[in-house]
Amino acid sequence: MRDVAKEAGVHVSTVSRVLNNQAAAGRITHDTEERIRDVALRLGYRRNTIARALRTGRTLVVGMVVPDVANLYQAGITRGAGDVFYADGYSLILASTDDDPDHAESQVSAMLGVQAEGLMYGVAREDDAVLAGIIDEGIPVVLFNRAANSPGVSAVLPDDRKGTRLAVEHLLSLGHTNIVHVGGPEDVSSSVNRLEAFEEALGVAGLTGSHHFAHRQIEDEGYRVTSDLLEQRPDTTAVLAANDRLALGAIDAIRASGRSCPQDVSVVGFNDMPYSERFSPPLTTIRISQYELGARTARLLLETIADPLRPAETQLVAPELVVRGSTAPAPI
Amino acid sequence: MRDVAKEAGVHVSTVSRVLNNQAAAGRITHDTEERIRDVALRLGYRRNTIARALRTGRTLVVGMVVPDVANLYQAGITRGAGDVFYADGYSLILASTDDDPDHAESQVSAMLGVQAEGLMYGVAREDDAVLAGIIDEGIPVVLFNRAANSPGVSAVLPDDRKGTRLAVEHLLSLGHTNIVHVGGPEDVSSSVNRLEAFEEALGVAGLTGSHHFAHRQIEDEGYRVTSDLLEQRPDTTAVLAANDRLALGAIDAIRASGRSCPQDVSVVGFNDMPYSERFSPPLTTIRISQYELGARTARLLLETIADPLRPAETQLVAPELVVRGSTAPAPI
DNA sequence: CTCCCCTGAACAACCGTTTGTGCAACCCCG
DNA sequence: CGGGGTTGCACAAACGGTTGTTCAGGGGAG
Repeated sequence: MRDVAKEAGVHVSTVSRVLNNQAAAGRITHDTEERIRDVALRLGYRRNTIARALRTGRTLVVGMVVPDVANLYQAGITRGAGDVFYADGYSLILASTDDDPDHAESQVSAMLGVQAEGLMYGVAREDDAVLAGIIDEGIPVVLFNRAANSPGVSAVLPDDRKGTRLAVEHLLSLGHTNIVHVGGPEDVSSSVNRLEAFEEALGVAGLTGSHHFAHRQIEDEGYRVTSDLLEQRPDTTAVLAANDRLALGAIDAIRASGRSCPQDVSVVGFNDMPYSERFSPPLTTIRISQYELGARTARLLLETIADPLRPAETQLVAPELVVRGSTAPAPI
Repeated sequence: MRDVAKEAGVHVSTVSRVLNNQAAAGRITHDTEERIRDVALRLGYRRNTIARALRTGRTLVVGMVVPDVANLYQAGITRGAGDVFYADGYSLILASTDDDPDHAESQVSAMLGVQAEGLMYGVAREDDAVLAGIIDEGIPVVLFNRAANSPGVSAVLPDDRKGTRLAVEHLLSLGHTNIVHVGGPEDVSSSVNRLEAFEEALGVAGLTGSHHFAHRQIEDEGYRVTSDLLEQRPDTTAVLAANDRLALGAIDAIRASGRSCPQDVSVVGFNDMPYSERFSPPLTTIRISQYELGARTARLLLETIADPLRPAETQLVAPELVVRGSTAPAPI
């Protein structure tokens, strides 16, 4: 900037004002302004965001923390969020925690170190110390995917209950009466909501179902839990999984037990992860628009950054039943 | 830091030295050091990376630019890179360009604005103006996935030629003689390499093959190109796609033409994207370890940042043939 | 006992911007 | 022609650290 100022024959403060469009205030001659812009362009000058941030406190950086960047479901969310942030000139810092609170702690610390203006937090647990720390420091944060016991924090969540209801009703309409549930991790809000909605929906129909929790949302766990459930309730004809990856594991387990999907056992997933229509069998699932979820979270975060006193708000993303090949009428 | 200094009864410079582990130089009493660390911990002090960066020029931030974050193949790379950067205390800024140079331009500009110390550049074109700009400014950059006409720049690339040879040999061993190639975008290095290797490998066997280029690496384009090729060469029994997504489109096109895969036409992809073993049919493809590619790129970038004069280097990631259900012996 | 050197910490400049304030020059009017 | 308002820009103090340099005090050697 000094170079630009010298070249244009003005003071750096003048350059600063011009480049910040404060020329409007009638403080600077049109001539001067034009000259400065000219020189800046010619010299290929680019403002040092770091220095500017130091002075203004605005870094135009936001952080996003997810269990695993490589997870397809998260990837769609990242995309939606990225587009929104990009449009507002923000840069996105990304971190994977492997669903490990220690990782989360240090990743978040690094983000706050670079003075991220706000955080999208996608790894919330029911009682989340890391999250509590963020809130304590007064950093704007919006949860997504998972809620937490933290009042005053905005969140964008899938409508777990409605989605689960859609799934159960679909299975019931196919004549299934022996339905089990493969739940997600026990201390994740979605897992709890989905289980509750599962039992409730069955109850309405006068049925009861078994369930087990998976420790992580991965195929192996879906396999393990489903194997257990099938052994425990051999008459099972349908599996509702809390998540598509668990559903894939469930299908594997069903096959490993000598049954076939969907002829013997139907499977419903949750999320509609990319390419689930190409799986074998194509996965019947509850679609949550990942792009929309990411974009809405990002918008909410930007609003919270702009107005920290903004009242917290929880938005639900509407689910949609997508019927494909992994569900069939109950065998007679 | 001022607070910490005051609380510990020392000057801020002393605090700074302690926190930077310069105490080793025998400049500070063990007593003082301990006291300062204590206070810092108690006050929950965290260094302001921004201010530090302003002074030292080291932001501990690197940028990564990819065509699409939501792309599964990229996601694995991101993961590998993220792990390496994380271990070294770096934060990762991510940007999607949609494979659009204008987007790339502004995204890169934003990254340089926050003084990213280096860039992982995954959207290189044969003649890439944006890339040239980066190099001009002397910013350390390492290409991945795609090479460019830019001497002096390190890159980590899939071994396109070897991978393609593996794929062609596989098809030849199955008795295929009418093989077509669905190429990627024409000005992307991998597309060119794969096409050349394709023709060469066929030539060795005394065959020739047709090909067309896709404009983008997406299913729709694979569909379009394959449809054209099938019409042009109805006797085709095998399709080699430059990429898994193109391969998926190819399978769609084969089915749409009334043929079946792999009975009538075999398909080989490239990359081994996540879940390709679960597709219908499971995809025969050339595996490139995405995690390794990302991790190696990241390491190379860190080395280049540490020593900008480091001679450029191109690393190839070894490919591996993964035979699954989308290839079968040539029909008689 | 004096001098010197070493040790341990304080001092202050600097990184590149932003922004409140000061200060000339100019214009207009009486 | 002089005085009060504007206008257009320069000045300088922050922002929160880092780091070369200075400085005081203490211990050891002569």
